[in-house]
Amino acid sequence: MPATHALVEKLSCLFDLAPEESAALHALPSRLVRLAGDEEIHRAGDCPTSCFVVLDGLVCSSKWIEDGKRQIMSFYVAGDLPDIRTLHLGVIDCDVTAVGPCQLAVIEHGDLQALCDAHPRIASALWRCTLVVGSVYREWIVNIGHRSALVRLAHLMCELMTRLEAVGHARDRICNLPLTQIHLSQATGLSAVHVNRSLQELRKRGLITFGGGRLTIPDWDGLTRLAYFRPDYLYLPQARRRAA
Amino acid sequence: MPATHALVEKLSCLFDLAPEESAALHALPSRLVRLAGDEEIHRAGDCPTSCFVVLDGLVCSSKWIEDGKRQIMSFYVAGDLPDIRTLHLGVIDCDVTAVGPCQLAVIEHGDLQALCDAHPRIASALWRCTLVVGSVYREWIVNIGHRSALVRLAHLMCELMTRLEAVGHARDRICNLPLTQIHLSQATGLSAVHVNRSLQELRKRGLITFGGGRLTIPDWDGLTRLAYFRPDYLYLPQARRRAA
DNA sequence: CGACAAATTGAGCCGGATCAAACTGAGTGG
DNA sequence: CCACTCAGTTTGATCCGGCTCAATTTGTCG
Repeated sequence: MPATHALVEKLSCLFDLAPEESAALHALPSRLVRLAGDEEIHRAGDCPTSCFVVLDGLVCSSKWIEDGKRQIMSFYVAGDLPDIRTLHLGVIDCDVTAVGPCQLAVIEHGDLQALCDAHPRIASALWRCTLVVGSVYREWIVNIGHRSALVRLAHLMCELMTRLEAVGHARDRICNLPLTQIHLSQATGLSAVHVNRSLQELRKRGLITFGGGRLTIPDWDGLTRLAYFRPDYLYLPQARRRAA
Repeated sequence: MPATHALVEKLSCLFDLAPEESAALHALPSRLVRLAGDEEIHRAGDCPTSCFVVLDGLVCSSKWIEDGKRQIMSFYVAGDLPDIRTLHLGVIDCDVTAVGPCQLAVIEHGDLQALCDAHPRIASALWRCTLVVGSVYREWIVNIGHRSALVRLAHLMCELMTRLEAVGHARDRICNLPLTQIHLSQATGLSAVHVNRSLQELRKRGLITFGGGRLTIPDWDGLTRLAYFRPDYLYLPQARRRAA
């Protein structure tokens, strides 16, 4: 039951799990899947019959644009449920892809639905998770719509670092981040060339180190100030109880 | 109970309402509110204790950017529940504003929560509504991130027309749309000047008529082709039963 | 060593921003 | 009925951030 721990971890930050809720989560059947980088999990138009929890690694959702380009709409880190919306929407309207090597816990729709039916508070918490993802989409619209290349990249770095820290996958402003500059360009709507130059500028200012699948932010205050980063939109639980 | 009809209408497109579900919706207390244009409904940072259904008019959510500009993240039409996420997220991270004159049906969180608790299928349907809104966010990210000004505006026009038609507020590709060019610029991340010139181009090509709070699309095929508009992402129900 | 993806650099160009001014139309008040 | 105001629209001119194209370099892996 590999999904158990990740879900218990995530949900116990949102509310106090009752014993029977906890037991139901532990009883949830799931299947461990390991993926190498750049493997497709869903393709736009698919009708998945299962959902998955990211246990480790990075996942993104993206769409191919008419002109052959690609827009990444969001990243998902450990504990996230990138495709939980398929439980209610059926067909998925975008690709879901493993960015680097990943571990996933796959749960059948039927099992997840049964869990939600039997435990309304768990259903509510999962609903809430999808709402937070929506909030992140809104911030991306702001970021892409109105901010300059430099600020846009800085903001993305701040977001990813914050989210990874929240799930214990970053410490001291250092994290593994298996993104290429191509990925960054697809996520920010910039050209790869311009991403390259903007990253150099961020490095020159001593704000970040990025490369080889690793991001460090030596000057967190400077970067957040540049990026106008306010983490409110991530609705991070105040770690009610960091241990299960 | 002004909210009743709008909600029954919306939900009955998603699944067959059982008699008791229908009764519960009819019993849902709500309060009618009329707003003139440009009235603020929520401000970022608020913690609303009620939600509302748009009965008539246009509502948008937006954020003020650090440099004094504004990004509109989404529009809501009749039948939509722009702030239903506050039921689970508490604090709201963006402004919610009436664009033109509006009629809203306000429902207290407590009443809505009780409805969801008692009728899980209604809760699921409302969850689904929030997922569709998320899907629209994703498409906006694509639109703003990768498309040219002309295409971007065309796509927005297609989306709004489609959504208004789906709720019977547009016919023959004609609808009321109380948007200024300023609003359009804030929604697309373009300057107002450039919106003006792009609209002229769309008009010159015979694709749209827009002005005085009214949009008409004389050449729907042409506009959708230009905009690469594929309505899948709106997850419109296939009007299972257009009458209650 | 070769092969290939990713990162980097340079040069030139263009879409859309900015700034500034004029125009339009719907009130509104004298 | 006209003068005034004010929001929204339109036009013109100029500028620049970021794109494109193309070539080179680096790093990694077989």
